[in-house]
Amino acid sequence: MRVSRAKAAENRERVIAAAGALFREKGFGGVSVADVMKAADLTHGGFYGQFESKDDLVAEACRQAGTQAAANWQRTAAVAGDDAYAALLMRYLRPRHRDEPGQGCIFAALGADAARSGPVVHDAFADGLKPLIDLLERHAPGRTRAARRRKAVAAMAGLVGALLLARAIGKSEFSDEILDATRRELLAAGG
Amino acid sequence: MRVSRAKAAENRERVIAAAGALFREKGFGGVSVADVMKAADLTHGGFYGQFESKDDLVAEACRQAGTQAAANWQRTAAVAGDDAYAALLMRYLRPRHRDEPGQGCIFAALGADAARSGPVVHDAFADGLKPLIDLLERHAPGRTRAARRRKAVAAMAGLVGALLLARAIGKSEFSDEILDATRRELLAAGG
DNA sequence: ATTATCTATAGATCTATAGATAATGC
DNA sequence: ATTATCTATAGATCTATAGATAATGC
Repeated sequence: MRVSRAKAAENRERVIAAAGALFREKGFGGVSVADVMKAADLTHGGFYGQFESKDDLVAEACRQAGTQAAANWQRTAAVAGDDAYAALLMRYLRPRHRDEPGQGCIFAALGADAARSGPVVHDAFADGLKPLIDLLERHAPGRTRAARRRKAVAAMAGLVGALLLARAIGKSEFSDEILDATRRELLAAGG
Repeated sequence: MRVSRAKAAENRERVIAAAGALFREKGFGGVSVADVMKAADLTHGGFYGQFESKDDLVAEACRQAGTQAAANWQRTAAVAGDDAYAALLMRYLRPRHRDEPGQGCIFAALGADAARSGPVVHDAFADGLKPLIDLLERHAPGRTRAARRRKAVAAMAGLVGALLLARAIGKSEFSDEILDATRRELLAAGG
């Protein structure tokens, strides 16, 4: 059954969005092409009219999720004004973020999967990471640009690591402690 | 071909060790039972005489890798003496660690896979994480035990996150920067 | 408005590989 | 522990078709 060009383009974006969520929840290998198409209310076979391969979809989904993350972070920073740095850290380290990986950070959810992928995915992740660190740098405490940059990179690492650890050990007091302690420590460091 | 009990037990450990390395390199889903048995110089079918299922092996491999990590960290700390905290951070954030996931940290390599697993794996990861944080806490700077604890948790998060990001974006200047900046920042923080 | 063409999707199918089991051997 | 086998599922390909788009005619 044929659909309009506009509808087809919309379908493609819906497939990419569905893939972005499913991949973050279950990993690249934990999601089949059929799963993604079903989530987008389409059938398996139609996939290969829109995408070259599953790898192609993986790259597209990572790019889309990365772009959306940058937009979300900027919105958070804009709303918070002078408290942007603290607002970004606190928003990231909420228990809710730990409990909803499908809409959350791709680095914590798919960083290891990306590491095992090829250069196309590496580049998608690098391009997604840069704007987040740049934004943190702009609002980080520190006298020199170099100092703020260093703080931004380390903060990003702390955020991603804390979320990853909090998820890896399962919801628990220990898991909450990791989020709380990392938030407090990052805010204390030269804030 | 039947083997002695001692040999069978040794084979079992060899399978677990091979699985630990392969899983860290390719993820739980990226490694088949046949791959693991082949790496241990055994045949596919023999697996089910030693393990209930692949999930069973996953849990065993995570436990073994966690135990080994604790031993490695303690050795590093013992050798370094007063500089144990700095030594642990520097050892973890070496480019070599980024480039050899098979022998490295299970949290950076398999944290997301663990998050998607069941309580048995969650517990294995929690049990593996505790001694590492405790060791960091013992050597972390800070006046009160609570302050050292917080610093240890946040440092652990920073280590894991930096390694994960450095791997996710592929070997590059940016990747090196993440390791360097995180190391400098963690060492500067109240050191 | 009619006709011809083009194409996104459905549905069926193919091949490879996975986890797991059963039969066999020593 | 080996070897052979089973069953399920994965990515990918193929064919047919609904229906949108383009070309033509009045």
